[in-house]
Amino acid sequence: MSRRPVRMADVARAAGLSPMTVSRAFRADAAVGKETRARILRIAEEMGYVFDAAASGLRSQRTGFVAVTVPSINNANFADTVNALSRELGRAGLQVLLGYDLYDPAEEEALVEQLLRRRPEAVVVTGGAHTPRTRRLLQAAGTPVIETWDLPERPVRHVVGFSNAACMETMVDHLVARGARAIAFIGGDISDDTRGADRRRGFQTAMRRHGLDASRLLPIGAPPASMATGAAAMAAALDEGLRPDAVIGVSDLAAFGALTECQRRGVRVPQDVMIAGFGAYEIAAVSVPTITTIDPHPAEIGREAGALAVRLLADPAEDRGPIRIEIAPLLRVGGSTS
Amino acid sequence: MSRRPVRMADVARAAGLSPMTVSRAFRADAAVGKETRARILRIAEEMGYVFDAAASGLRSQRTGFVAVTVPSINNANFADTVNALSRELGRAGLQVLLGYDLYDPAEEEALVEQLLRRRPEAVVVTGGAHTPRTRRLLQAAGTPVIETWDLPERPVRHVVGFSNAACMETMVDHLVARGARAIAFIGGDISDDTRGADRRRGFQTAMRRHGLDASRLLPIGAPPASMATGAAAMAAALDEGLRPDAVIGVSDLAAFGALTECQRRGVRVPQDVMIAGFGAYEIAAVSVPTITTIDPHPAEIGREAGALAVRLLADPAEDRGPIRIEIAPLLRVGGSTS
DNA sequence: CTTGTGTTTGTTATCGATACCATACCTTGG
DNA sequence: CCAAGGTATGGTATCGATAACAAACACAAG
Repeated sequence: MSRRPVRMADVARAAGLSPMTVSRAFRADAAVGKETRARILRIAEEMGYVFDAAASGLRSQRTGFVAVTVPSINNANFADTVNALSRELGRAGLQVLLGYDLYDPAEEEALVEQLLRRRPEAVVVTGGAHTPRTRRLLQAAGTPVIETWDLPERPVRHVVGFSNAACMETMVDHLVARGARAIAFIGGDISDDTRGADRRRGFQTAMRRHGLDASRLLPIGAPPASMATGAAAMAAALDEGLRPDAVIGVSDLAAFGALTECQRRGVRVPQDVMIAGFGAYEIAAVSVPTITTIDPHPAEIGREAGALAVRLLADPAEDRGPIRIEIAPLLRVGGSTS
Repeated sequence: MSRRPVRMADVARAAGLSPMTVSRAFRADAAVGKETRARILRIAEEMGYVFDAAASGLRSQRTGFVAVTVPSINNANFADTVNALSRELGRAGLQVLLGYDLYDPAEEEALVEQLLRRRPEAVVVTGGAHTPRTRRLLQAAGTPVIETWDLPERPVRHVVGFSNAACMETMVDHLVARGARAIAFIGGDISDDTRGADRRRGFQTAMRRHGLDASRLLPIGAPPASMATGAAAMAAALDEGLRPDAVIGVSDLAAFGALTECQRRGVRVPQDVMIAGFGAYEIAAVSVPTITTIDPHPAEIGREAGALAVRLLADPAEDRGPIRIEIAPLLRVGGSTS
């Protein structure tokens, strides 16, 4: 458990070379004799030397970090995005520095500040709603900034996302086409979860467009939406005598919760009530019946955001104007609205 | 989008103080006049100064990082652990540097090396099976090392975990007490997922102890176990004419998949077949029927691991001998085995 | 007034790597 | 045989903060 005093200079001494040459050996591109490099790396390994990325980053002003914020890590959608992002960045030798804000803008502000202290080379945030100070911090960061999972009207800089509202309009159209009229919406009542709120707004817009009652809103409280809160919301609705012929969950988890509540009460899906969700979670494809949902292609968002970040870092000239990449979500019809 | 040339020295100049005093102002404990500190922080904020944690860490040899590895971030159990760990460490001003290895020991080795380059002050890894080089790296790291979610026979150093095998023995006992005899096990066939393999081994041990046939093993291939693979394994078993009177999934996700397959085929649960899982995922508590499972208390693991790390860092003398904290998993009986 | 104690601030060297420039050596071609 | 250009290596200063030590100052007690 001794301290690790092995520095690059120690390796250099052992190899009979200058630290500079050892430094070069640790970078793929630098000019070092093929044999020399192999010998250096072997000696370093034997000595138990571990490269110090902090010192390297300080001098070179390249930390290799990309800061990424998500609302929650316990969410399959965001996990897919982070996964793809991480893989894409890894290719370019960049490492994800991940943080989560629990859907709280104040937490996001503190988080962004924490992350910026590590001098990331780029910042990828989920969502387009931030506190004024968060915006300032991001704009002054001097690095590429990419917002995802949203299409903000006033983006900080670059965007890789989709319209949450439009998704729900699509879903309402689908349900109306299937004959639904009294459609209820579960969730999206907390404004902190801006994506949830957007979906709810999309629901209302579409309902009004169809001349239908947009007021069947079933609140579930603080995000994230869960199976349990979805079930509770459905239970409350049924107890109050609300008899929707279709229910849309702000996410598949809430939708599945509602589905189970129907099963417990003998309400048949889709005959008595249709159910739809959002997110294309695995549960939607496996449950009985399968749940109609919208696939926002989380992995594609991550891939595109990662590729964009790499592009912007490789050629800062690309960062002249804001770039906006729109991902097309896909309606997946399941047995719950057949 | 200008470079950020604002350094601590710039703030010091603007405040008419030495950099040292500004440095102190940014640490809570240091001795700085109350008014002076407030003025410094105000000026820093106005100038858009962002503290450079890399430079700070280099000089002070305290990066504030704790490296954490999990097999996958898309897993509610590990997410809960990381969450609790992160909260516990945050209290002490430590930041989680998270990486995932996709259940692949070679990936883990590369990951651990990457993380060590950032000079974490402690390392928390999931599981107790590593490549020899990973073990060497961890042991030579000169930092506290904590393995979680497992009780390795030959731990690297400290452990916060539970016995995956014992959990499954408990589950088999439960099912046998409920009258099950022909019990099948879904998953755990890939040795890379050592926790899954341990659970499977526990299943076999308990079955033999009861004098029952331990050979009903339904493979699902590469981890992680999912709802889809659980359903497929159940389908294959039923197609082959295997008629188990109980099925245990290596995780609740696989168990739920199996449950849905039964529903699709009109096999009644629990009357025709009992179903049990592992992990106390939300699905187990919400599905119809609810699924009997084992709660490994993931948050408690994270909390304990975090607290242990903080303790070891505060007082290195604590690191004299290996510490082993055992978490007691809890059987949660649901409708699927009632 | 002197000494002592505690609080606040300043000076210098340094953490471990790399940018930048210089140099030695080796080819190749005229 | 020498100039030109490429390849491999080394020397020095530096990235932005802080540890360690020093000193200035305030105030209380003797």
